[in-house]
Amino acid sequence: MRLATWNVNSIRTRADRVIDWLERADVDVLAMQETKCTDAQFPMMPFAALGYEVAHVGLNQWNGVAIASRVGLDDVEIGFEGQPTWSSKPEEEATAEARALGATCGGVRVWSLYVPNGRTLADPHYAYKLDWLAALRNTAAGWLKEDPEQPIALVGDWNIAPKDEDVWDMAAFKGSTHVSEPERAAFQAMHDAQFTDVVRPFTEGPGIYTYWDYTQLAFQKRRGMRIDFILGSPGLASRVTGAEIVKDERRPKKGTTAPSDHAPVVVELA
DNA sequence: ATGGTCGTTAAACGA
Repeated sequence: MRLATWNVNSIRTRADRVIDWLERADVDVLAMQETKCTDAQFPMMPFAALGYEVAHVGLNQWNGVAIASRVGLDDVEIGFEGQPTWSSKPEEEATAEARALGATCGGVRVWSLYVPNGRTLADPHYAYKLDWLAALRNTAAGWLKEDPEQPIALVGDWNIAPKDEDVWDMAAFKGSTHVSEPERAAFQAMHDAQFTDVVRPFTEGPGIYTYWDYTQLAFQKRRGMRIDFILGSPGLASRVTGAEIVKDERRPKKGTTAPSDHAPVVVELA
């Protein structure tokens, strides 16, 4: 089974590229983030035509997560237990809930996650991000307590660069989110709860990124960040036989829309 | 050059 995650930065704009890649990549389950549309606006038809079922949650032009699967899509769950909401305003609460979607696909529990960006260290969104990650860790640890063997994949855009080598220049990120000690501690806490990065062992080294800013010719200048991850429970990690970051999908192509600013990340399971 | 590029939706604002 091949499982992938991709922050698509609008599925309506990107459907042609996502579908084109799905046809070529032999991916069984694709988790998407930043779909940027409502459930009614999600372009279901091209996925169905390829044999994929899709679950999606999105209530406006921000956030939105989805899971497309051709190996079954059961027990769909919007949000995880204890997931913090951003605001008391109803429409923004809904936005917060559109950051996590769970489903069981081919016997694997898959969560498509769009971790809050945090904006700046002083912004209330930063505290929200840390709260969100703490709640995820606690809830996910609870799942493993119930059944330590179950294969669970926590995949998506974590908006954290865990290591210095995961950004193109640490000096450029001084005082910024994504590299702060509390964010990195939150990422490590997932590992302490036995959810480990199953892609890193197959994609080691500096200069291996999953995201490149649209501005300043960042992709061409190789100025990227590694912020998209697949974390696996022990029952999932033991089945991993390979992984890749599909950098080519970040490349601009003639005759089609702009690429997402993120590349897909794929893991192969026995 | 205190910008640059994308996406949303129609003037900013978020990433």
